[in-house]
Amino acid sequence: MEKRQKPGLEDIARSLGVSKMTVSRVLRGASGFSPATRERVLQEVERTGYLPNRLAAAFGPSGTSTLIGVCVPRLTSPLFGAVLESLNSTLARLGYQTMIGSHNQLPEEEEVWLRTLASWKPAGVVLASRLHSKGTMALLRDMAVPVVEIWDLTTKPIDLAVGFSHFDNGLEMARCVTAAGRRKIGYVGALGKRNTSGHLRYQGFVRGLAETGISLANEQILEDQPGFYAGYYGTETMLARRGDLDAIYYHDDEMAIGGLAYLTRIGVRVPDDMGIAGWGGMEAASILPRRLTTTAVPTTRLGKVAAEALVSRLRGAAVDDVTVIQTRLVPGSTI
Amino acid sequence: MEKRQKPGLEDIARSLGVSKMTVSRVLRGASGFSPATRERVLQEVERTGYLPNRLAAAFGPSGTSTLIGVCVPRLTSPLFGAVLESLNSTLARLGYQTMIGSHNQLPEEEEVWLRTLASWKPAGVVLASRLHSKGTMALLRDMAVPVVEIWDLTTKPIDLAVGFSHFDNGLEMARCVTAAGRRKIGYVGALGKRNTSGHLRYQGFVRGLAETGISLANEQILEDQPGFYAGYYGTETMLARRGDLDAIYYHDDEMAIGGLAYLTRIGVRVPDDMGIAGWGGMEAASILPRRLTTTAVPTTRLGKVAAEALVSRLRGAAVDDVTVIQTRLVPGSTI
DNA sequence: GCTGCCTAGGTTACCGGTAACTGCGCTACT
DNA sequence: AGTAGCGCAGTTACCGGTAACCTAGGCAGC
Repeated sequence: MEKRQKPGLEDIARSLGVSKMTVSRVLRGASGFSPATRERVLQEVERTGYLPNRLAAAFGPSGTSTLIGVCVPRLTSPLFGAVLESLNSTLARLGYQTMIGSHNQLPEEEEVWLRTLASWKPAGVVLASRLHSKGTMALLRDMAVPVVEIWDLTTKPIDLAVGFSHFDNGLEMARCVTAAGRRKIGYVGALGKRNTSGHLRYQGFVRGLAETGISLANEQILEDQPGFYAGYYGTETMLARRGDLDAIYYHDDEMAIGGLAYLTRIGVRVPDDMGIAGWGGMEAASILPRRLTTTAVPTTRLGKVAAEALVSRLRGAAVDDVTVIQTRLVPGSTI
Repeated sequence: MEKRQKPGLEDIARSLGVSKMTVSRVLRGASGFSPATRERVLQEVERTGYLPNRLAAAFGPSGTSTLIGVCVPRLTSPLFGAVLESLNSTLARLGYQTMIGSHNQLPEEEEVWLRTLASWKPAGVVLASRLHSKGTMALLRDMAVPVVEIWDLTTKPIDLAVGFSHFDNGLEMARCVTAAGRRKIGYVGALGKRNTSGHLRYQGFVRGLAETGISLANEQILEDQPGFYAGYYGTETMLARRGDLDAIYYHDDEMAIGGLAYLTRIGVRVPDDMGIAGWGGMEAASILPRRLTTTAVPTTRLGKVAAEALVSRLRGAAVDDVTVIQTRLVPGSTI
């Protein structure tokens, strides 16, 4: 016999004169062992530096996986980054590991990702998307594991949902903008007119304007990813078409800041000549000469709550189907 | 017999009248089957919607895992986000899945993450950190899988390295700043004086200044994470202490933009009264009135190259130990 | 015709945990 | 006193792929 590669449950058990089942029970905190045995096992585990094999645990008829799949639109957004960071660390603290993917707002990419994930037999799935393909739904059904939809709130969650209403965010901002006396209002967005959460804010905004009997004076919805430059360029394009606006609502804060940069460049004063509002409560807004009117989103809390909801469900505890994360309209001084 | 949950290799094999080994061989593209058999297997796999079980494949004496661990400092940075996005999609395209973690610049957190990762028996590891704990090194040795260190280039890579010299980035920028005639130069940084890549740029910058016989007039290195507000606040603090500077080098572009916001606020003209330079080539720089002097980092390419290097090694192909990713000093007009 | 080798495939063993079941000795209650 | 029940543990089977090894038949070369 050569010296074994790594100690397994069996090795611990043998050197202690117990069965590996006992060691397994102690390590999982199950019942069926005496305090004295527990102590001996723990010491031996410590001494040998035993590393469990999650592959083996997740395998087998039992399928005790600690793997959670997480899919977000993209990894480059600070907002989603914060959600991921929070999800990741909370799940890690609770003993779970994540497998992360991005779908780039395309349901097909989400489905491809989910199919791959499924082959790892995860214990749960977190999805940040509004639209799911038929294949995705079928896969989720077959997998038969808890699913948490985050970011936007759907009327009928697949399983659990943690988020807030983007529509309401847009609606609320419209009220804020009209209350400030603005009447000729434009919108600068990104990601096209696909059914994204940004588009929901747009729809909510339009509805909110309608309450005051006005409609969107103009809009510029780029196909690009949102970002500083998209905001800059989108504003330029829209104003070239329609120069008499008195306020602009943006897809997010980065775009609003990009727009502000353009406005400043062409000598339009904010908020005197033009009001602007963003969304997201990004850190970048903190350095502007005037505090940006925006909606603050507690990304870290969202991730934490979503992770905890999922783990509660996995542990068989009762969980609310839908958890609303409160956002906050920051009045700022750019409207 | 109830109807089985999901078809396995065995089911495919049985309905075809072959052994599951043959099916396995076809699916893995190994050899030992006729084109006709291959066709039949592929059709049956397609028909049944067979989903492989990667857990089972990675398990067992074979250990054919397609799991890659990736650990970066944080998930909220657009720069690391872009690297992750690129790594993730490239690895996915090549048939690998990633398990992502963040260490927050703390070697202990990296070690904890690695220990958890190790229990999943990954095929390879990607690390973005300069400092590794003893425990981390021991784990990597035990795991005996390819390791790619990204972001900074080390003189002695553990295995493979893909990145560039942050020291040289700082050095080069110092030459640029001094060549512009600046002499009283400050530095505003973040993440403390820990051995991060940002600190390396700082050291390179100091060395570069020394070439012209000058030393850093003042510095403000915050303990915080880098960001817009940190740049704003750091600049304010440093200038309160030392007001006669004529240039500031920043930890990164976000901080430079934050600094610029402060300078603009107090009426200091850039670059007339003060020159500023950032690092990273972030998109935010594109909307400034003047193009920011910075160093552009090809994050997407870095991720792609790192992923490809790792997969090449996994497939047994020859790979360069060290791959240099070329960065580019963008002169801009803020110095 | 015999040998050797290649092709196409089958057989076997195994990985390392965990659920489910079994067993034994002791206590408490009827 | 008999027994139900519990605490503490051992035994067995199993998950689904894959490496390693084995085999039968066909064909070329000598």
